[in-house]
Amino acid sequence: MSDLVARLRRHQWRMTPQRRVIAEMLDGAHVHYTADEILERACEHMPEISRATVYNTLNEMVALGEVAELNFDGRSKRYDPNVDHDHHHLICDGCGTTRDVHTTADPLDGLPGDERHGFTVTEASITFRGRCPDCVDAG
Amino acid sequence: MSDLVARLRRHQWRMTPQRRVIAEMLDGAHVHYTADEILERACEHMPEISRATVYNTLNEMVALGEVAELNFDGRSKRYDPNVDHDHHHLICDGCGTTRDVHTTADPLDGLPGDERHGFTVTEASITFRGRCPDCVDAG
DNA sequence: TCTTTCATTAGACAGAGTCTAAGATAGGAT
DNA sequence: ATCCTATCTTAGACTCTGTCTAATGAAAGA
Repeated sequence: MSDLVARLRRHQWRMTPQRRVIAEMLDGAHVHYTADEILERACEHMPEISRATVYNTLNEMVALGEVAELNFDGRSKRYDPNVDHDHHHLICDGCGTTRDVHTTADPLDGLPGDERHGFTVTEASITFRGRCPDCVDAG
Repeated sequence: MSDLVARLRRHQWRMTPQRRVIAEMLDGAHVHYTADEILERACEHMPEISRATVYNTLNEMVALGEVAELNFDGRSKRYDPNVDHDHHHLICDGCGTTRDVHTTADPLDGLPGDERHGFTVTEASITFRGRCPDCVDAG
């Protein structure tokens, strides 16, 4: 039983086989998949699942606050079930792989008052970029 | 004469009326526009300019390193002519307004070696989010 | 001015995501 | 266990951003 499934149940969210497959896939992953990757993998367990269901389900998980939506390449969104801890992201410029990382300092502390331009600033997230071990080796 | 136009000339970049309109619009802006916003505004000065030209021109400016491409909402890219100073971005969750900000510390320093997972990390950018003065007042 | 090379154009195309309307089903009520 | 109804799923059309193509047009050096 996945922890994400348990968290979703607490919202009185109707559990269907399709939703369960998607939730368990997200929860077990240490990388963050795109909607299409999730569709592709879900099809291995449930060949008739539709694209609309995958998108609907992911959007509802985001609306419930149990999954975060990430966007780094301007193309496809990725989904991150780790909403509890505050963390940042490390992205490979070669293959797009995305993983969670933790920093030693809160980036909000680095933004002085006179750089806030009257905004009420509530959040800061860091995007680190580079090349993963596989892409470094591949040149 | 816009500073961006001057910088682009130095690359032996053929200057056309279309490119000049786009460059001057970018350079004078206090906020960062999407390609469609740039197309719309360019049409006011040059009604026959095509969408392909706007996209080609923006992509070339990015390739020349004189304009940076930003993506925050996962929908449309925005273009930032301030590539000289290294800076970060502050975005209003209400209206999407995007502006440049400067931090006191380099965020790369906050990522310990054991959080790099074998990656060669070359870059770090911070996205600050909140509400701009107008959107705070509007509730 | 002539020529070559590069830029512009309209419109077709592509990828990611949303919407719609019809049929199917989870889970409470009986 | 069965029924009922709200809601979920589905296929496919649609939208929105952005890219590509092939023909026409224009910048800039000789």
